[in-house]
Amino acid sequence: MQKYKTEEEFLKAYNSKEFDQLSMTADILLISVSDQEQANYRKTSKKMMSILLVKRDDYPYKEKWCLPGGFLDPNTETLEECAKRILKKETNLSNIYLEQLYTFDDLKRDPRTRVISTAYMALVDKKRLTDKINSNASWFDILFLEEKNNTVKITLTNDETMINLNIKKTLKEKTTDRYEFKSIKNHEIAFDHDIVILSGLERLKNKISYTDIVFNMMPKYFTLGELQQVYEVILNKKLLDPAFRRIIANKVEKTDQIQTGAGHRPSALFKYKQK
Amino acid sequence: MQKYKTEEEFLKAYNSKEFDQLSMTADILLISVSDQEQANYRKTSKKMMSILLVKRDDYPYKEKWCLPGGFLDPNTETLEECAKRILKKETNLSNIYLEQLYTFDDLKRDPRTRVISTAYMALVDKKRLTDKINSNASWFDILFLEEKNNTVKITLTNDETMINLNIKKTLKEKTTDRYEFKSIKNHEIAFDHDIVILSGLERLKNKISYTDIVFNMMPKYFTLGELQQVYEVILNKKLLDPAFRRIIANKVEKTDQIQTGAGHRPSALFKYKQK
DNA sequence: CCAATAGTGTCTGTGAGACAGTATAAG
DNA sequence: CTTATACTGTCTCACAGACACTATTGG
Repeated sequence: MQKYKTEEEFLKAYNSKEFDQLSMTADILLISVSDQEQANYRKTSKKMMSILLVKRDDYPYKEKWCLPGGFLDPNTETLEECAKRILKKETNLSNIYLEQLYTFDDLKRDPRTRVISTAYMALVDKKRLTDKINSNASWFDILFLEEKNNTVKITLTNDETMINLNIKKTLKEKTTDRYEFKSIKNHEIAFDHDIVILSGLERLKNKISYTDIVFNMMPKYFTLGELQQVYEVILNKKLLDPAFRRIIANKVEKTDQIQTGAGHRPSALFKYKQK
Repeated sequence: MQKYKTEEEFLKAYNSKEFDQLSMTADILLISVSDQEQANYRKTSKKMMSILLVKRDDYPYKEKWCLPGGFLDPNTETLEECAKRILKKETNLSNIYLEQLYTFDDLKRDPRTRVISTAYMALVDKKRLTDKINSNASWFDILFLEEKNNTVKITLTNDETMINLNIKKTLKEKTTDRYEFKSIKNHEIAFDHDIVILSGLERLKNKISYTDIVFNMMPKYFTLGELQQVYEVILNKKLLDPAFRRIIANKVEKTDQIQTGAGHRPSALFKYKQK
């Protein structure tokens, strides 16, 4: 490459097409918590984590489910703006909590050509949008099973479909607990989105304990029982009441409203209080 | 776009050049800890964090310092492989701790054209490579100053140059402590690398307390005093001896070797022990 | 002896885990 | 009264912060 006298002169002569370029996408892991129907009038409805998937209507992976995502327009938008645009398209909502998760760049992750994807994790209160989602999209409930031989089984179900994901976790190096995730014969979800899903679930599990991130998945008013259930479903374990209440004591504020219609002692309604 | 009967058929007809593409780079924040010369024979040498910068020899930002980095070859390598290739070029070392930091994608971050950069954080024991680094590269010591009005001042110095960075931190949203970093009139370092540096330093500060990441910056044998100093310089605060020793007790193993030549009670040498 | 660091003992307060107990709605 | 959840009191144990103390080298 020849040399130029000034930066201005250099930029004028610069032609980016001389270099190999590639396409990027933003993929979004939209996570929420849904209510399962209760067994009798007394029981409170159990919570489950759920994520939004869309059905592909063209090759590659035609008819397979995948995370909502789309190509970045490099001339006009940032990756986050791209993610927001896609979220708006699929859910009709703006103002959703969004954070960059990881950039996935395996050489063969897209059969068409080299496509690098930056994944975003989004959290939302499901009550905000159930009826507004796009017709090609659907919520899938998550069942998470950690097995002994460092394998994770994730089962995604909606009314019609069940998707099984098997992922092998191998420790990347000895000084941290960073794992490398590898699909075990994944034919059930498009691209490497099984890996993206697992990465996001682990991120959420970690962050719930040192941030207030969970309140992005809660309605404005909620009971502490509901909040505890959301913690439990994300952490995938039971929590003791007094310990839980100590943890969230200074994150919530009691309102003078009271839950009604439960077949048991009614709960006070709380709202999020920033520390 | 027309429809195809099979995935194979679709892929054969697919031409990625129809779509807008862009260039990607991998930038590396290589962090280490250096010894400053001691005042007298008794004192132990103080530690400072330092990072590797390279001087740009062409436009844009000609003659400015920046993080080592380079364009990804989309046909042959992953971003991590690209980062390793550049590290090898600059330091002549492989087997350096490397983790993906963040993907930076502001529209105007590169004056040439749209370039998205995935930054990697690398940690190394400086004794492994002082003399092997590339001639255009240099270690800069870091002075970190957090000011009251959510501003961070970072001063980078090597033997000849001093680089001042000023960055404004603004809270991104209320449920986490995620900040958005913005340069305050940065003319001293190329691209958005001031933001990358701050992101990496914050990541390191966080991770040191819940991982063993710090041992990637230590030699095989070290004293607990040295280790404590590394913690202190990364966390930017003094630690109490007994508390520190409790924290790292089950991460290190005492060897039967002893430090010599210090003007005071000699310390036992320890080595990293994986939990 | 002095300076400087190495290394330990122990008190105290905080906070999580655990369990038991009381409270209250609908039916 | 029963069922199921709401909510609280309190014991214990682990652990971090704090401070004081002893140990050991080179000069």
